[in-house]
Amino acid sequence: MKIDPSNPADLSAQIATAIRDAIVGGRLIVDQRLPSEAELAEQFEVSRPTVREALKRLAAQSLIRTQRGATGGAFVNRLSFPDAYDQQITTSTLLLSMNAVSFETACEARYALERACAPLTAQRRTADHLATMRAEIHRQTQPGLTDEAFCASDVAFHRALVDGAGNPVLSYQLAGAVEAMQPLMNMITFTARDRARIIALHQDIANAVEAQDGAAVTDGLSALEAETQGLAESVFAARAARNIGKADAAT
Amino acid sequence: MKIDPSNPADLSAQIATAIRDAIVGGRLIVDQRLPSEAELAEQFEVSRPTVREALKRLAAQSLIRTQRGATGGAFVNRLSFPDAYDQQITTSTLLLSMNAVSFETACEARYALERACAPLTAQRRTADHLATMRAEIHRQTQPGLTDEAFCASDVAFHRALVDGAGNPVLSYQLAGAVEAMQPLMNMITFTARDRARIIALHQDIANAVEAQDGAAVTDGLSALEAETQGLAESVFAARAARNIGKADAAT
DNA sequence: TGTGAATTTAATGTCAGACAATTAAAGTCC
DNA sequence: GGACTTTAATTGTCTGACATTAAATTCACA
Repeated sequence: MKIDPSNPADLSAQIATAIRDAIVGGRLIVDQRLPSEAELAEQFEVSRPTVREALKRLAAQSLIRTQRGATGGAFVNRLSFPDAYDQQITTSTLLLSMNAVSFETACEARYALERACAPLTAQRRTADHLATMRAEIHRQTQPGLTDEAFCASDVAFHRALVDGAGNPVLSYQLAGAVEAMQPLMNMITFTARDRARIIALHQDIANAVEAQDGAAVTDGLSALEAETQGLAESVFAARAARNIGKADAAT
Repeated sequence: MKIDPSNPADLSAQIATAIRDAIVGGRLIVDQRLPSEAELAEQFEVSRPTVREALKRLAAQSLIRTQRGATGGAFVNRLSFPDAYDQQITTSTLLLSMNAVSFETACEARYALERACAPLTAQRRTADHLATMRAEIHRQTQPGLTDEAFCASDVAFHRALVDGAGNPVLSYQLAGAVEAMQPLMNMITFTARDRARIIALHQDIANAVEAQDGAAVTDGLSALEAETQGLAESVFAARAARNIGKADAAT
């Protein structure tokens, strides 16, 4: 493993890439110990701080973990599902917040993906998933619930739906789509009537899941999507009208 | 922004988290310049190398970019869709390769997600997407194509299908699912007859997309999933049998 | 006065060497 | 043999320096 000192890119970035390639390419396997920082510095012919910057880059992606002490060092990390969830959620959230993605587009993607789980969830859901969904619906009916708490419960409900498919890869992929929507959903204020309609649709979906009726779950999700889109549209329209009013007043 | 020096976690990790939270929380906005490394070191009461390690962590996640020179510094980076694609693909690939995820589970997730795009793609596909799909099918018919090239073309075909939905968020989410499957697919050797069957199914799907028949696209994907699962099953069964044979011979 | 080259300046990138903190293993004493 | 101490290896952090880069400024010259 060598690097090109004439390359204009940072040495630490080059080293990180070289090690990352070795991990992805299978030349470094899970739990294998990397050479010590001093040895790496010698191998790559750079100083220890430069090696350390490279290792921190890899640590940020959960590709390695470090341990201090005599038998310590940097070890290739097994990327766990929870780690992957977190990265997925952070990336998705930032992507939506930084790229002027419309509510409509994000919402469409989210419900399209959730419908992908519907048949599997209907087939495989356990009593646990069902109980979680019912519990979240009950929470949503509580008066005095803040909008944030309502949204959080909504996310929990949908995660139970997704997890019901019993496919961890699917759960991982969907985590980003569902959680990243939350900040967008939080921009909406729900009236009591809005909540009632959403809760009714959640009931429909939970019933369909209990009855193991995949088509009904799909339909329920579509209805919920339509409801959400309509709600968002009216909220954003009202907000736009208010802004125009303000602009007029300012002139 | 302060950190806790008594915290056992690395100072650089704490600093990275503090800045990341500021970005995610909107207190640092896109293209905003962070204080210089020296200033950050002073603010957090640590040395410059420690600050640098923190910044490298953030750079590894594409949260910031750095520029040298007089007006240089670290700037909050707009997370672009291509950046997010890359991270998504790397994470998904590693997740599958490091966690003994069965081919069956990964394949099921992939096709479930792709079916989520089917109705949208049928509705919105442009001539471009259709042309790409046809071109990839044609490439797949070429004799002498290596298994790797065949798989790569398969991925390109499916990406066109996904992009046809015209929803960038969906494309981003699916990129991981489709691309991460490629290493698993590459473990399979395709006989001429296998390829013919897959190509025929691709034809069916392309025709359904052209006819804007969402249900037919969905069915085509389901048929392709069944074909792929069957193929993988026979390959793995044959491999297992061979290994048992070897083990017997060794005794 | 305008323009282009030279200089200055402020920032990141890299290095060397040192010390602190941590941890497992080896050694020692009872 | 077990509990305690010492040792060694490794990461974490600091200090100070120099190299490199690129924009802003200055200055000479037409």
